[in-house]
Amino acid sequence: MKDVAAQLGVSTATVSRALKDDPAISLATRQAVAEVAQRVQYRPSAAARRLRTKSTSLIGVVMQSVGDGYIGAVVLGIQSRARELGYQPLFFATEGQSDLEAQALEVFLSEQVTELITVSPSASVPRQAVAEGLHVAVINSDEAVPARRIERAATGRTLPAETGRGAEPMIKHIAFDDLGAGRLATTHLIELGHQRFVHLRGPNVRSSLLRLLGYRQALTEAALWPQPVLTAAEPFMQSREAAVTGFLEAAKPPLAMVAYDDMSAVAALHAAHRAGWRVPQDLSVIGIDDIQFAAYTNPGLTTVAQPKHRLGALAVDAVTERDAAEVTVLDGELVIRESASAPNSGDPQ
Amino acid sequence: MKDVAAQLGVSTATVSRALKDDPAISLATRQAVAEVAQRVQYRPSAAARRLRTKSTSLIGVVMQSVGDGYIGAVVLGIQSRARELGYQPLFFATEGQSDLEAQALEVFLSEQVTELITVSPSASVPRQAVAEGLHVAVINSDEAVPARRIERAATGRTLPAETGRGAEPMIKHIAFDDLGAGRLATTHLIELGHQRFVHLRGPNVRSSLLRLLGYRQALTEAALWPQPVLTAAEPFMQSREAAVTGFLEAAKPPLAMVAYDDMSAVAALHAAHRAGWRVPQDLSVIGIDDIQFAAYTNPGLTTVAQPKHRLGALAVDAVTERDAAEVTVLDGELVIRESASAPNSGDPQ
DNA sequence: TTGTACGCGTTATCAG
DNA sequence: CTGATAACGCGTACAA
Repeated sequence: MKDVAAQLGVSTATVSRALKDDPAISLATRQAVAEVAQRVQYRPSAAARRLRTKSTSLIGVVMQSVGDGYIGAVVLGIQSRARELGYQPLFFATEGQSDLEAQALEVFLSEQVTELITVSPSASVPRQAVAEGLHVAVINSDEAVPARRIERAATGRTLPAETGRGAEPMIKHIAFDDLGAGRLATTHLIELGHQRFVHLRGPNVRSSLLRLLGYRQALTEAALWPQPVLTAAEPFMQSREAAVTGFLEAAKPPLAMVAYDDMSAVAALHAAHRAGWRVPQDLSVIGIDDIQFAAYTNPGLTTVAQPKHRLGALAVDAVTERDAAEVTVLDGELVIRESASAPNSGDPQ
Repeated sequence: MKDVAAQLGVSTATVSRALKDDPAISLATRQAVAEVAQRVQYRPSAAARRLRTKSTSLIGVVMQSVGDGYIGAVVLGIQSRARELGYQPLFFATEGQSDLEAQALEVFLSEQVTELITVSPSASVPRQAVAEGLHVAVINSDEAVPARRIERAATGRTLPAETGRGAEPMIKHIAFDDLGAGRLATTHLIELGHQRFVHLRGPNVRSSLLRLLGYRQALTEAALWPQPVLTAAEPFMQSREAAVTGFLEAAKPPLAMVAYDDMSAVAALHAAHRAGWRVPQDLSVIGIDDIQFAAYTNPGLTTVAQPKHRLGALAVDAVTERDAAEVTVLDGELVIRESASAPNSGDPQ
């Protein structure tokens, strides 16, 4: 900056202002400054700027892993929206190690991050973060929001920010409508004409519970409740496959399965194949999430898609806008492929 | 820092040194400082530190996308190694938009990043980056390394850094041994007893060419060359499936296929299924990469795994060590699942 | 063994 | 409309 100032015979203060298009600077000098800055390849020092103004435009992002396809898509949404708004995201994958979560927070604090987005790690990080005065948004939190509040939100879409003292930072929640997704998936199967159902439920977390609830609600409304619910001992593929295999042994086609998520559905597809059940002729399977791979299973997986990109983008908005809604719930969308069809249909088409 | 100094009645300089465990500071004061720093929750300002010392410990990472499972794993490797060495990675996904690549570089320069890692974006970014004086490493570059050099490296494992003026920064290459992977995959099929092969090749990039070369070499050495090579018009699943479908129509089992990568192999699995070919009884398929999903295809995909994590970790080393090898080549590892078996074997096991 | 003083590159305040 | 000047938090040469 000194260089630019020297070349034009003006002060650095003028250069600084001209670069920000300060209207108090004459148009002529503004252009001159811009031109010289361009010529000497002037690059503002982010560090110096941060030191001076306390605003860092840094937004920290903590997530479990980045390799699982679901979070990757969310991260992309975060990144693109952040850049649109002039923020620089700082990513930190914890790989499920809680000491890394603490470390992430430490790093963010050193970097003077003021906004934090979390993609379902432990609840302690968001808590500590608000305690430190950060603005934080949580995407698909596993437990921080009381179930009944989410449920209310799931019908009303969005709850206004709480009316207490507005200056007090609080955790914003951006969530996929798990309950609605469970309902949507189940309803699709009902409309296809199925009578006998089974749900392969997930681990003991909010999303799993809500999806199960949606399954039950849809069935209840169709006067088809009760129906069986399968529980895998552990959230691993083998355990899920075993659960499905066991169930299939004592069952007869046609059957319709709502899986907790796409990976569970894939496990079900395997189990069905091994057990000699044809999908979708004998067994219709529907997943939830629409991971990238869902398009490539055999048969292609019918599922309820999460708006992963928007989830990320909205989290950025929530954390940067002062008056964002306290909780925002996003609808799933039915994606029809080949794994679910009418019962007894000879042709899966 | 002033606070800590004031509380102890020492100068900030002392605090600064004590925090760095400067042996010139008495043990007593060092401990006292550490204790107070802890108590007042002192957090060093990364910005101030960067401003003062020009070293930022920031390493920029440019990649195409983060959602595809392969890059995600590499990114994890980068991150964990970077943290071990005290570096802070700055990620930037370009989504294939070249204007974003330029923007990424701009951001990095403003942040005073001095090390840059690239996961196969366009070659222009690394070039510009070295021009700016950055240390750069490229993971699985698509074209920057002359083929014969990679080939030489593929047999000798590692080439020493060039002996010219050592101070001059140059692009380091970290590469998967694509040639060897092609050979390994093909050899596995040969050893299984196959006689008739086909290769589904990839787009016109280095990795595709080298894998094809490996396919040819292995077959030539087994006196089985020539064998057919399939080319998909475009690098999309549909195009790949179409290519395989067309070929299968005019072919007879048993057949052994080496696919360019796991996604190509998945496309082949689909095409085979539609055409009524059983895998692996009629058609053995082997992929390359070992993406997360390879374990969940039906049947499970036999493939040659890339050491994705190590690729990332070594890139960090290459970019942080002054005397790292110019090009490092990593071997693939055979992962046997169910998609490849001996020809005519009744039981895929 | 410790303190003093300066500067890193910016921006904000206050004068002019 | 523009220029001096101070200060952000830290590290380090130099002096004590």
